[in-house]
Amino acid sequence: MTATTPDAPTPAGSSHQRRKAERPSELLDAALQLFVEKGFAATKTEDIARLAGVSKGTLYLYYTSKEDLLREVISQRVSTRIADGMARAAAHEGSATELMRTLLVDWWTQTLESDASGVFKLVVSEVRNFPEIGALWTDEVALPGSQLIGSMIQRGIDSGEFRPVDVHCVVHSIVLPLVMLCVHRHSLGACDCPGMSMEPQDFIRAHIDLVLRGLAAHPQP
Amino acid sequence: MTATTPDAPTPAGSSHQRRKAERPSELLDAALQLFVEKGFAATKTEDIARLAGVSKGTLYLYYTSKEDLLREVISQRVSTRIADGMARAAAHEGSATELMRTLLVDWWTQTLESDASGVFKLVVSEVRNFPEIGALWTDEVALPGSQLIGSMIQRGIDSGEFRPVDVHCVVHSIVLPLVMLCVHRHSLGACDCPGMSMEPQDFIRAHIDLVLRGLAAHPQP
Amino acid sequence: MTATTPDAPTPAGSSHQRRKAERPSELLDAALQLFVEKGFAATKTEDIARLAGVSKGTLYLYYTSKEDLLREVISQRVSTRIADGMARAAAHEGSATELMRTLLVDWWTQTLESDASGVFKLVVSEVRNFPEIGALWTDEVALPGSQLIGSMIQRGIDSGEFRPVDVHCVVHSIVLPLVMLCVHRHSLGACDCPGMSMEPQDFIRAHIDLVLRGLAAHPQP
Amino acid sequence: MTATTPDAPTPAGSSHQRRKAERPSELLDAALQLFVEKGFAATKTEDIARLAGVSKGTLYLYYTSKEDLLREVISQRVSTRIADGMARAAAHEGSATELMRTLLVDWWTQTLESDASGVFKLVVSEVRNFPEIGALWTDEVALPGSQLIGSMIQRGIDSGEFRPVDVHCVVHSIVLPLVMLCVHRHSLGACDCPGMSMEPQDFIRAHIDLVLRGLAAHPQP
DNA sequence: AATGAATGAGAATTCATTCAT
DNA sequence: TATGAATGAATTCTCATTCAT
Repeated sequence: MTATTPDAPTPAGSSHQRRKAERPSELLDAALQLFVEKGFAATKTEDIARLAGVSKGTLYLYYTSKEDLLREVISQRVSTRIADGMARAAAHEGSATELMRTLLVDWWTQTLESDASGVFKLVVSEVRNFPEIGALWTDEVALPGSQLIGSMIQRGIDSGEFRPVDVHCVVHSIVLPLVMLCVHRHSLGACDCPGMSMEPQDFIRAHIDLVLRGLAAHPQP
Repeated sequence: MTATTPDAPTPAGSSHQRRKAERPSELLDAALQLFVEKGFAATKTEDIARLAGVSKGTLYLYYTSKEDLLREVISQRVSTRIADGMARAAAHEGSATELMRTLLVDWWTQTLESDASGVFKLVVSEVRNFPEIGALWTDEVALPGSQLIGSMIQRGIDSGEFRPVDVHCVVHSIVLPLVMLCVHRHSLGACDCPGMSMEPQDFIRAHIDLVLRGLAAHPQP
Repeated sequence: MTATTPDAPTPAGSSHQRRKAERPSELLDAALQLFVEKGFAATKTEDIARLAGVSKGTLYLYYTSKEDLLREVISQRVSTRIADGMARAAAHEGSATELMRTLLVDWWTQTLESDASGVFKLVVSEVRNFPEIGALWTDEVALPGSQLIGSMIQRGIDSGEFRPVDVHCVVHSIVLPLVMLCVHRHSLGACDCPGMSMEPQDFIRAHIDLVLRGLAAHPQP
Repeated sequence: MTATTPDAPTPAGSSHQRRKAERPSELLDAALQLFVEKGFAATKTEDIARLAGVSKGTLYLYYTSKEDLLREVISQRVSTRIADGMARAAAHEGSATELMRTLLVDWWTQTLESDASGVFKLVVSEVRNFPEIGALWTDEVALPGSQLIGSMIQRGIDSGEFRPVDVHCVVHSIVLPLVMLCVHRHSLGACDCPGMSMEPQDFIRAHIDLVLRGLAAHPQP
């Protein structure tokens, strides 16, 4: 709402100019990193500014408050990844099983590895203090995402690939552990406690596979 | 040392005494509720005290600092539920499938409904600021819990009920969505955003069922 | 003003009774020790109570406030020693030189070694926060003491033993280092810094001797 | 790192800059005054700030804590005066008697009249709560000062001007009343109690004179 | 635009004093 | 009397935000 620099055509000016155009996004990167790591309340605006390489005062030239920064951080990171997922789903072809395996494994692997995974933890930690985050998340992420996966499952049921199941529940069985994986990466997984270690990519693959087996109408080899 | 203990008649003592005995746990309840709702940094000690029905100063009669309260909140709530789970597992009999279905559904349903579910969100949100929470959680919850579930899966594999699978991954497929359910209940789920709604008990049952089907060595009806 | 137990004839009751009678003075001892060591503001009433072997509440049965305790501590300790000094001076005989040497050396040696020495430091540290201490000290200690010493010097001048000097100044030359010795004992001297070490008794003797030589009307051997 | 330092013309800079340079010393002045008057524990940081003409928060831009302020107050004020004394001593010539009279009278008169005199009271009052003050004082003030005076006395003994005396004791006879004079100026002397009144300069002169007479090897006129 | 000194409301913690037992 | 749990005013220190330069 505050910063509206879509830095689309790269202003191509002097390095000073280019610098200016990138500031908002550098600040957002810094803010995301620290909000995810420490939480909103425990993050100091001065630390965000320092991490972005500017001074405390400069932050306020681009964002009106710390809370404004939080809103922007969440809507920016989220919208791009969701749009991306929708586009890929639309383009895909083949059986429901194959579609789900490819799409889900790819999208979640990439999400987990990108900064976007931190947003999951941030939302979990902060929604109750900032209700508008909940609305944003539900409308732009949770509902579209559920619908997308739900429609793929329904397609499999209709084609006879899958048993008739409660689509809603299965969506959760699929998605919740992957969301938790993202959350975990930025909480316990970021500590040096061993224990829960495991290759995330392997797990994503194995998990999708396990669920698809659970869904299958006919026994699998 | 000086006066002879005058609580002669009943160890229950006066209401004054009784109060003192209950305060720590009342404070812990209040602290858990607020820490889970707002996060550690955004919770004011005065609010904890007020919620527990005492004054600011009284809190410090029982806990040395806000951080001390955080530590206690986590270790207290956690230890009881884990001990409980271990005990039940030891007592159970029957096939691995049946054991897992009963035990997991019961334990997680109860956990989700109790205050203890909030601890999951709290740990997720605060580990990175308080590393000792990570150690505590890993040692007392994550490792024992994983081992317990892992041993049940292994038992099923050994008996031929289950396919040979990567036990570690399956443990995560089982547990992560249930953990996420707890986390969700205290984040987005506590907001009035609709969307993700669903009967948790139904989901727990359906999820365990889905996984057990995915594990089954022989096709299920 | 608050406690008026002159414990003169020792009530001779039970040990419980005797205890009660001694409380005020035990509290005063504890208060003096801690006030001298840490200063008034940095001393906690609870520490005073503990050191006196009673509970926080008991203290308030004998003294109305922490400040009340301060007043009592000072007037009690001081009055006795001053009265003692006056009495001895009155009883003494002989030359001014001999009188001064004996009296000053004895009185200051005893004062330095008793708890009373702490009162000097306490007064120095706290007068500006509690003006009534200043009045008390001036009236009951500084003026009587100066007068006593001044009259001894005057006696020596009148008899031709001493040069004619500014009596006022000499009183200070005599007294200030001895006061400072008391103050020092409870400040730097109580730390384990070496340096200023020296046998106080030797110094007292040497100092009085030095001054008497400075005063002498005729050269000394 | 980013901007090229724009204070090109004169390092004096704007009034904004000039202010920043003076703040630390203004804060130190305010802190010294209040610590000496009320003692460390009874001084409020907000009062220090107000006396220095800044807000509460500004104080913490320059000093990390109230205790830090105490340390700085002591080391700053002390080091300059001691260095000054050493320099003068080195420059002086003439008989030991003359040297001591001139140097001691001057240095102590100036010290008594400057803010530095307050440091004596402050150290006396606070050493036991802050042991590092003791070390600082011993190393930087007490030992160098004693040595300086001791060497002057020894010079007089060697030259036959003074009787052979215990140098250590005489140093104390000289210094303790002067230290006490400083202490007194900021304790009882600052109250409106009369009594101990006397022109400090006269006393300093008379005291040094008295001691020098006490030291003299040959009778004085 | 950028800086960083200054502000002051706000939060954690302490401690003298009270009072029910 | 004696106790010690409870209180809440007071104090230190922090940090989001402003603004002169």
